[in-house]
Amino acid sequence: MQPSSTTPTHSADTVLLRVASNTLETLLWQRRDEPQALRFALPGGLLERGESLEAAALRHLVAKVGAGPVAHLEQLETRSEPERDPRGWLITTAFLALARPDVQVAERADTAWYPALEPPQLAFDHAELLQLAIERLRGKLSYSNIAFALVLPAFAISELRNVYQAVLGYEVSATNLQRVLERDGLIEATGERRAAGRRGGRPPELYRFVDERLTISRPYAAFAPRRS
Amino acid sequence: MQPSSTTPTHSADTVLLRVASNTLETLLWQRRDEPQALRFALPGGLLERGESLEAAALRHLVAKVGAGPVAHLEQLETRSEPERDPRGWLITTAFLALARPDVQVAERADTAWYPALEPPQLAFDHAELLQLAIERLRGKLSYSNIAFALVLPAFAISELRNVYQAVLGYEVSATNLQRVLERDGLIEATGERRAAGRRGGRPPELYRFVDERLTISRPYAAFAPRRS
DNA sequence: CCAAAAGTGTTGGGAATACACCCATGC
DNA sequence: GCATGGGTGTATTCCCAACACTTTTGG
Repeated sequence: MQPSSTTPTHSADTVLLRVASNTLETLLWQRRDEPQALRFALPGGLLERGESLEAAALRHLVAKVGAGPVAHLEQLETRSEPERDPRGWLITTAFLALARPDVQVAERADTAWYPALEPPQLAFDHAELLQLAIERLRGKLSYSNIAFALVLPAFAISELRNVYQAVLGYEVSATNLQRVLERDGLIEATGERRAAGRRGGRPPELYRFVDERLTISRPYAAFAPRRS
Repeated sequence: MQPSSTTPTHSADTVLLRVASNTLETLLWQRRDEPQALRFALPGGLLERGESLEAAALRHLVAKVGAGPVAHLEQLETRSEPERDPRGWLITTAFLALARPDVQVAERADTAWYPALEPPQLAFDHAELLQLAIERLRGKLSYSNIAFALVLPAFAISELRNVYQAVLGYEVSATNLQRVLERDGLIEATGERRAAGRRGGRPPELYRFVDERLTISRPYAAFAPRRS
C-alpha cells in the first residue's frame, strides 16, 4: 500500500454531501495515524487493477456508507503534484457525490457527518476539494436539476427551498423557486398532498423531479439572438 | 512505453483551440501506426516520474507547438475505463488549452490545425473530449473573461465579436458585446486606435482585457435576493 | 376565530437584445 | 460624396424577485 515515489499510485476521494436538518453536511473520517493524525479526511482509497476511478470511488464509499448507491456522482478534479502526500507520489481524482437525507452510514466510530460550511480541520488538500465541491454544487443548483439528488422522491416545495437555502447560504423564496423550476420543466406536481404539520397550516402539495438524472436546464447562451 | 494491464499508465492529452480566420480550430496529428492508424489524435503523451499532469500536458504541447506557453490551460476530465486503449490500461487526463491567433506550430508533416466543429475522424474517445472542450469554452465565454486567451493583447471590438461568433456558432452583436463586457469590468479601452482598413471605415478603438488570468465575472446566483 | 403554512395573482425593476442614428476614414 | 466600418443613444422585451392576498389546515 505504500506508494513508491517513481510510479504514481492512484486514489479516488469523494466529497459526499447531503442536507439534513437544514444543514449542508459532508461525510468525514478522523485519521488515527501519521501523517496528519487526528485531522479529518474525505472517504476514498486506492484504485484496484482494472477498475475505473468512478468504480473505485463508489467502492470506497460503500465501505463507509452502509446504504445503496449515492444519488449522483461526478468528477471534480485530478490532483497530481508529486509533493501532495509525504509518503510518496499519489495522484488523486476527487469526486462530488450527493446523497438523499435518508442515507444511513455504517456504524463506525471514526466516521460521521460534519457541517460542510464549517468543517473540522481537514488533512492534506481536502479543504480545497470540499470548497470546490460546494461551489460546483451551488453552480449546478442554478442551472440544472441536480437538487433531485438531495431530496426524497416526493417533496414539498418548502423542503426543496430548505435544501436550496442550506446549500446556497441565503434565503430563497419558495414562491419563486416553484415557478422557475416548474417553468423550466424540472419539477411537476404528483397530485398527492401530505398531512399538515402539528401546528396546522395548509397541507403541502407533493412534487417530484421529472428527471432523476442530471439535466442542464439553462445552457449558457450569452449574446444569443432572442429565441422568439 | 507499452502500458501493462495490471498497473495503469497515465497520460495527459490536450484539446488546443484557437480562432484563426473566423474559424475555431484545434491542433491534431495523424497516427501512422496501429491501433487507429490514419485517424487523428489530440497532442499528448505519457506522464514522467515526479511530473504533474499539467506539466506533462505542457511538455507534450511544446513538442508539437514551437511557440511559448499557451495562454490558458485547464483540466477537463480524467478517463480511466480499462478498455479505453486496446494496448493496455491507460488513464488519461484531458486538458483544454487556448492559444492566441499568432501561435506558430513546429513544422511537422503529421501535425496541423483542423476545424474544431467539423473535425476529421478522431481516434479513441478524442471526439468526445473535443466536444467537452468546446462546451466548456462556450460556457466560460458567457460568464468569464476567458476570451482573453483567444485574442491579441490589444484588439478591436469587432475582432472580439468574430472570436465569440466562431466559438458560439451564432451571430453576436458587437454593440452589446462591448457594453456587457465593459459593464462587467472585463475589458477597457487602451486609448489607442488602429488605422482604418483598405476599404475605409472609421478606425476602431483598441481594447484590452483588464485581467489576463481567468476571472469569473458572473457567478451563478439564482434565487438570490436583489443586490440593490 | 386565529395562527400557521401553502399557494396564486400581480407588480416592478433591471439587464440584455434590438434598432435607429451619428462618426470617421478611404477612395 | 458615398460606401464602409465603428460607436452611441434609446426603445423594447422579458425574466424574476417582491409583495399582497387567498386557501387550507390545527387548535
